[in-house]
Amino acid sequence: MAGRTSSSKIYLDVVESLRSMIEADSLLPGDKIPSERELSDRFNVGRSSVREALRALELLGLIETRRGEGTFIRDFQEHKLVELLGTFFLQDKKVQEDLAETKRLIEIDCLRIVAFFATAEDIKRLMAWVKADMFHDDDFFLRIAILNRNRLLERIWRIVNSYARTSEMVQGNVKKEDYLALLTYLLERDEEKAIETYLIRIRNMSKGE
Amino acid sequence: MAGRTSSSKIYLDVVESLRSMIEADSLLPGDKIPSERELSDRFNVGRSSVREALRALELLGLIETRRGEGTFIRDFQEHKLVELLGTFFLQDKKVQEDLAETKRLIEIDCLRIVAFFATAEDIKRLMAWVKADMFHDDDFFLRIAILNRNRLLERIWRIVNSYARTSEMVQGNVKKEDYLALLTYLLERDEEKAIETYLIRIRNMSKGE
DNA sequence: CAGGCCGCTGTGGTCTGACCACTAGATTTC
DNA sequence: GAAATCTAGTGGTCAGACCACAGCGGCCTG
Repeated sequence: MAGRTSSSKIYLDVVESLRSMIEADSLLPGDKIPSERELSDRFNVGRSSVREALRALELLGLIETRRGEGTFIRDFQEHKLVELLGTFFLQDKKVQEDLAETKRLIEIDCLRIVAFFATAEDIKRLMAWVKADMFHDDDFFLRIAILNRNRLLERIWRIVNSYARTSEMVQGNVKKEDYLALLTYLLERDEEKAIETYLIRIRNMSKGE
Repeated sequence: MAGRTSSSKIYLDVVESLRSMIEADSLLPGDKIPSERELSDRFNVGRSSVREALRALELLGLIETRRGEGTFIRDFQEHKLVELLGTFFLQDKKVQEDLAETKRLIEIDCLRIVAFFATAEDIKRLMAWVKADMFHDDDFFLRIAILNRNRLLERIWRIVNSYARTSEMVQGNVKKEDYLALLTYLLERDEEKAIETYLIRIRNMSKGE
């Protein structure tokens, strides 16, 4: 009975109990938590209630379960929240425009950060890659998003991009020179020019072949 | 059996099925969804699996259940999930920084859009509101985020903001004059000045008292 | 001794059926 | 007509039963 926190739903109590337990035992990502049956025992609730709590936390990406092995604490970075919200409410028409715009904005933000903080080596490495390989426009910006060391922004970009890709956003042919020009400006820390180059590229793309 | 999406966990299939159902029947916030027993029947899965899916969605704030009445789609805004995650694994320093930075970036993006597209009436209405009421800094930017008519960006802001709020981001005292100055620049379509004002405000806030 | 096979045990995954608590609406009663 | 009552339907919870899978240890075989 311990500390029944007055919330009428058991599974919420379990969530709270788990939180306390994790805190008390200072469990870290990767650590294993007790089995469902033991939790059910320890908290004096049915196993199904424990499972409802665990499933909820799993969908949040806070834990990970492996059949036959157990349940483990997971690194919070990976949470699927945004993704889920996306799959749920992202169906409209107008949303397509918003997607494109948001993608653009985030990419520009990333460019700004990179122009400011990325090391010359990183940028040069990217230039070498541009020269060497064939690639998709997405790949290029994925690398930009990664260079920016803000993991959250990177993650948002990935999500927005994956949705944007399902729509038929024109994939015009952008030439390697354009990318190289952009990178050169980044190397020179010339934020304005870089963004300008980016915007020109956008225009070319939507004009399309 | 329909479209078992190969994910080994039934409850995830149910989540997906629910999503499809909501989309197909174009259910809106406030609408009622079928009872657990009927869903269990319709999807050919046990009721417990349905419940695991529902509990997860509930914790996300996507649905709301009322005992004796049923389960309803919810206008996901103030999901209490936020506090949860906050108390959970959000102590990570790096995550906090990323959150703050991302919030800043998005707010600036919103300012840019508003400076460009918002009508003078909208901005003036906001000025009147600033003058009239007491408000929280979040409220102000919520309104900015809404003015920008990009719903996706607004949604991202809401999420990022709600997470950021759980951390103890200093809530310095920003004066009404600052907000008014910012809005005035927006009214004049002076993007640069507006952002400059915004950044100064940020600095004051973190300097705090 | 080395290598592989086999079965035991523990874990998550799922289903079923049974109650309970509660709500709302129909029904009865005054 | 209004109040009290009953009833069907809904979520909340539990216990118990299987299944599928991973890991471990012991046994057999070469």
